Amino acid sequence: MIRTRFAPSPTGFLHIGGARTALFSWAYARHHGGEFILRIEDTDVARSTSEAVQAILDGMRWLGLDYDEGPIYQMRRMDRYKAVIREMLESGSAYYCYTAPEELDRVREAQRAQGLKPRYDRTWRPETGKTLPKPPDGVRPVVRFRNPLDGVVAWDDLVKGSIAIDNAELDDLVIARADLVPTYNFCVAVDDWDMNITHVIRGDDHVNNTPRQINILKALGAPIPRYGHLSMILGDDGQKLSKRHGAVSVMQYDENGYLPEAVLNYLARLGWSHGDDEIFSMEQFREWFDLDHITPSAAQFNTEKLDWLNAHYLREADNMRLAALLAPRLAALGVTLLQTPSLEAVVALYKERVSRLDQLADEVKVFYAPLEPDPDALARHLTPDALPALKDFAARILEVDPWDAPSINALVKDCLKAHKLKMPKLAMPLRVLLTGREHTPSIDGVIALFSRETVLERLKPAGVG
RNA sequence: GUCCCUAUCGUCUAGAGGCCUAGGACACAACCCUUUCACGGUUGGUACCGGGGUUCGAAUCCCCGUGGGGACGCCA
Repeated sequence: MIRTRFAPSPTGFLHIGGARTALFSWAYARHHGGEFILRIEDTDVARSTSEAVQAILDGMRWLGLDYDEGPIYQMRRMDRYKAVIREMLESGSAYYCYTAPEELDRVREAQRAQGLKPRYDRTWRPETGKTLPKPPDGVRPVVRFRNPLDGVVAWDDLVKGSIAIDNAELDDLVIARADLVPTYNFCVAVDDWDMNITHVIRGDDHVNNTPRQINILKALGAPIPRYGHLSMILGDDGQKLSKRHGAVSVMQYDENGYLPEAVLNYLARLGWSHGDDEIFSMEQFREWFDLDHITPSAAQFNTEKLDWLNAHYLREADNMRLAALLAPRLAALGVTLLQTPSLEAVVALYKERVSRLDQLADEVKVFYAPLEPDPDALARHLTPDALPALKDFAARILEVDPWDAPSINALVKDCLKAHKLKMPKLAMPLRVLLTGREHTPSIDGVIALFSRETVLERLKPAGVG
């Protein structure tokens, strides 16, 4: 049984990089009929917040990434960690270290100054025949892992291929702080073991942690899962994602008018490919997903392509669903919906013209809010030669039956013919008068959305209503 | 500084030694469609980081540079 996990630390929102990690981990489990576990790594008590936990949960739900177990909170597993640490202390794979943090800083600084890799000097590491210093009074020790001194830790990375790191490069890392709270690398190892994780799919900022975790797992006599390290996502500007460079919550994409299926499709395609396929459903993604086609190098986020995908999914989306998504947006704009036109009908006509929901809201609002036609646009299109035709149109509007686009189109054409005008001559002033905009869908369809009365009402500024 | 990872159009990518005169998508440009703007259609330009090998043959394998990224915490 394949079991994967997504293990964020609740120190901030779920950003796009984390979302992709979750997505790939989820997809791997789902593709193989395995299980996906959500684990909250909250051992950094100072920075973890319940708001962040909620933000992660919200993000996962919005994306539709369901998990079979969890959320499992590490802070609730303290007893287990402490028991393991005790065992390691007893078996000699861990030891107490009394070096003060300030002293550590001094040593590291000196090492750096010499061009060395900063590392713990192993003062308190027990060795046969070595006499340890006397523990100073009143100092609460940390617990360190007794990392092997030589040899290499190697694994066949699922996305990057074989990676080998010398044990000589590794430190005797702290596995429990002075306050007894265990640290990341240790908890991950214990959890992955306890939770029977078979495949660890995570960001490649963890490549350097992998040998440490493997060593701990080995010391524990635990099986070693397979590891796959995903490259990171760079911002739109090619810079590392940060607050300054587009690191925003996935929920921000919701607010910005993106559909989850568009974000999902975009993320799936960022750093993973299935031939030339660009647009695919989550079902297809689950079916196709594999680790062999993941790009090992970093990928730059491209908002324009996301927009393109979102426009596609907007066009595909059900009108009723879009109307429901739009209603609160319109309310936020201070727009009160009317009986006519129905939001669904407007959406049906406009959804293929925009790439985001906020743009759709902006287009749609003119159907419900009073209009003040732009004088410049009016001057441009409400030309003297168009006026008679417009008047004609207004006068005959009550004859139109049924009140639908084809009949309206017939009347428009009639008026054009009678006054020997071309379509734009009449369509443009109608657009501006009815919607305040110069760009709209086909004018007959737009007119059909309104009632006859509203049309006449809106034609009044032209003096023909 | 040390260690690790990485490198195909502006961007995301296809590419597992001959199918590559390097394909697709976004973006861009032109044209077509047209009732404005979109959509759609057609066409076009733009890329294998550099240098050495290996091989009959290299975008693909190896080495060295260079660029980019990551890590070096009582953060995760």
